Amino acid sequence: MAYWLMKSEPDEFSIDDLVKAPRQTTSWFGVRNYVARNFMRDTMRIGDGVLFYHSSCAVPGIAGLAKVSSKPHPDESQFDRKSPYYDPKADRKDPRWMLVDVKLVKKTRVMPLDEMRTCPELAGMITLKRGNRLSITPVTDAEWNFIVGKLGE
DNA sequence: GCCAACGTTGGC
DNA sequence: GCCAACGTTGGC
Repeated sequence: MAYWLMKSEPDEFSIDDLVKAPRQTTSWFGVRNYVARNFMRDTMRIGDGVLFYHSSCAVPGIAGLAKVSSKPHPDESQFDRKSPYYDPKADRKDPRWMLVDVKLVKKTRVMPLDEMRTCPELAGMITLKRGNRLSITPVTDAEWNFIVGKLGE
């Protein structure tokens, strides 16, 4: 069992959208970075824990807990000419972009990025490192436990 | 295979 | 809207 932080822009897909989604589940569409794709395609397992993170918004931070709920499958938006995520080089026979489904565990209070930065326990988090833009990053057991504890207080 | 130019991310 | 940092593209 592993843990992950996954960024989403709430203007596009927020924790509230996940609460309202059918089966409180969404396919994690739109990732167009190979490192992030490889995590979903090669490393994630059903049941892995997910920190749902809001980025590019007024209060960036963790907004809820979720879990990986499917094996990898193709991101359909790569084939959709009308989608901003359309990839003209994608091939149905050999899809370039794979994703997993993510299911809500619970919406929490927001743990703002500002607060995360004040916690020495989180100083090593990849997503807090200067210049890091990766939208999916692994989280250690210690980081996960600390954050879940903080969110439960 | 190098690397300059360009595009994107994401906090501020 | 700015801009630092980083990823991708494409000419050579």
